[in-house]
Amino acid sequence: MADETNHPRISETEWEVMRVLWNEAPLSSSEVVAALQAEDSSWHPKTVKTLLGRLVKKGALDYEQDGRAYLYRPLVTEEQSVGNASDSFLRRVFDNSVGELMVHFARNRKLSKNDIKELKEILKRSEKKK
Amino acid sequence: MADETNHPRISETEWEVMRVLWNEAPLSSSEVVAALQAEDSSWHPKTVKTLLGRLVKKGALDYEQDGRAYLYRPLVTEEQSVGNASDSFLRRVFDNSVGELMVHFARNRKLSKNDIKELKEILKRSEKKK
DNA sequence: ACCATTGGATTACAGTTGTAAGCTCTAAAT
DNA sequence: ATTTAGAGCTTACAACTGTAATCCAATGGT
Repeated sequence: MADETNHPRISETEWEVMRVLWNEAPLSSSEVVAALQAEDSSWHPKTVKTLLGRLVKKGALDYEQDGRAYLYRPLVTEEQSVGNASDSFLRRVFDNSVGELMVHFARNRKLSKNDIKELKEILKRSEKKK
Repeated sequence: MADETNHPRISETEWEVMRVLWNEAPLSSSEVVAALQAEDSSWHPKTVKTLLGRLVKKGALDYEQDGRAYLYRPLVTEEQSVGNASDSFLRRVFDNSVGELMVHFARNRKLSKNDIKELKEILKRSEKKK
């Protein structure tokens, strides 16, 4: 069985690439480039290619041959990666205090009507279980 | 006037060092070492010294001479640094959706009675202002 | 007085990251 | 048919990181 706790570390720019493929896969490298450039035209195709290659090497992506090109798809789920990055961030920046983290973001960022509703729900359930 | 938006980037291990000094400053390098080792005995003094030096060079720390040793103190506030790291994390991992971030942590981590109370307060005020 | 310890400064060294350019080959355009 | 754009593979290269070891000078023990 696979070691679920050993995810590849995904760097800052690699996240952008992963997000594209979590959103839709499989995609060819040029499709990934296009998606990235739609958001930020300064992405260079060569750079994207390098990142795709590195992500494959890391085991975060996989690919299948499609003619002369590759179709890439995620090997790690967004949930796993978000979970990892979140754990690390929580520990590093908030010394593992979820409370402080939550308060920080609640104070410093605008929450939508809907976010607030959803959070209240979660808090309510959180209390019950406690 | 200083450029408040240009904080030095603080690496993973450097955070540990900064936290010690945000907690109490000024401290000599050996005091920093002691504080770090109290939490995790595997910290090597030489490594800590390197990190202190790098943080000074980055402009995150400053020092004053104290005999043959230095006393270090933060030049950047914890708030600034937490804010920066949080902004970057939010963008990178949650694509700038505070709602998703909040829901993630609320779901995946235990909140204390008190955290819940505080959060409810904040949500309530958040709604009013909206 | 001499040696071991400790402080800071310099050097080390590989792995990661951001950002591509160059090389080779094939497929598409003219 | 010839050129060329694009696909992937290889190489580049400096900055940043983690993790110390070395070097030299001052200091504290004995």
